[in-house]
Amino acid sequence: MGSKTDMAILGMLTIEPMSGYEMKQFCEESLSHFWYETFGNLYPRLKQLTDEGLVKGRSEKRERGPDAIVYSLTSQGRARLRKWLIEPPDSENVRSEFMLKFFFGAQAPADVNEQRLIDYEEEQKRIRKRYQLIEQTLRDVLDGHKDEFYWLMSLRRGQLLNEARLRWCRECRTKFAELK
Amino acid sequence: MGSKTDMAILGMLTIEPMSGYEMKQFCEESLSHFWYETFGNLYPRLKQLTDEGLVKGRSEKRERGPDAIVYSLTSQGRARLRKWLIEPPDSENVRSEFMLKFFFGAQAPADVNEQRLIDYEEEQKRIRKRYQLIEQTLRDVLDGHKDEFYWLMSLRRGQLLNEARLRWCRECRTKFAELK
DNA sequence: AAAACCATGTAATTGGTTACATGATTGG
DNA sequence: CCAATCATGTAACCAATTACATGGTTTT
Repeated sequence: MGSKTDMAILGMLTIEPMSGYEMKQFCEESLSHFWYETFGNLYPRLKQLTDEGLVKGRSEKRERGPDAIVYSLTSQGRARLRKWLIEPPDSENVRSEFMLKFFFGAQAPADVNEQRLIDYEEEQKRIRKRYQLIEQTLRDVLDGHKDEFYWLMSLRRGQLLNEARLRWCRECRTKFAELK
Repeated sequence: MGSKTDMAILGMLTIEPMSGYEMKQFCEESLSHFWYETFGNLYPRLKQLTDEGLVKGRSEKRERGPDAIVYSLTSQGRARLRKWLIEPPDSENVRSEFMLKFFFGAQAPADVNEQRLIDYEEEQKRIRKRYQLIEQTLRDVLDGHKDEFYWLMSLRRGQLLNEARLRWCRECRTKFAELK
């Protein structure tokens, strides 16, 4: 079948050949607002994808650090990704623990909820700052790059959602204050 | 330990005693923008929660339709929920297939991406309409209710995020048009 | 009588997490 | 030399999904 993690891997390999370790980093640095991976998932999938002939890996010496297995796409792998990319996505099955706790907030002390909101707002502010940095570096690096449009608009989405969350936090804080 | 689904169940039972079937409906109607459940998950969890003494169920005749097992919270169940509510939430592990496809969009024909965006925008417009309806009914029903603040602000969040997504869609469409 | 809805359940499988284990290399 | 970083892997476990199975009740 091919799990979504498989597709994330194939997608990352369209950018450039990468090791599993680098894929994890790329997720954290560039996909974090809509994707994440763990090593315990990544490495077994890479093995599986190799068996299926969708990627191939070879050990390479690095400028610094130990050797790494650098994977690249096979033509089958590229075809598999393209096929997946034109299929409609499954409906998104959201599960937000944060919102679940918020929704049932009346069952908890108000100050616990308020503090959680403040923490959440701080986190969103950190994210905003990160997006600003990413935006600067991305615009230079990406000029004329094939992925330019999609990457910038992915970032833009992160920023718009981040703004919306911050606005929500501010509104909530105002209302919390009114309750007292 | 207690999965998040367990906590969702306990939370829903603070509103009123409910059957598994009604919990599913409640998720779809009221929690859909941050939570969902399937029967195949709900029923086994309800059994488990009963064994743990956190909920109790008894078969009841309904005004219409077949009998249903209506569950209610035990005092242990209520305590368990309150304990969970004051703990900080785990970090959210997002995985958006839609965004994964978008991010790697350069590997697919532009018109496929554009059409997917249009579909997505339509979906967001439907969601906007739904929120409007919910808002109207909620404001009347909820006046003075213990959950009023948290429910209205949960809805508000859904609306703000929905607005942000719609704005993103419009921006993307404009840029798509510029590319041609 | 059929379709739609109300209602509950289970078994097989999947997809992924967590924790553990190992070891090379680099910088302080 | 020690800590941090780079790098790969596996085994046990888990939560949840999917598909299947059943049957009562209401509406058309």
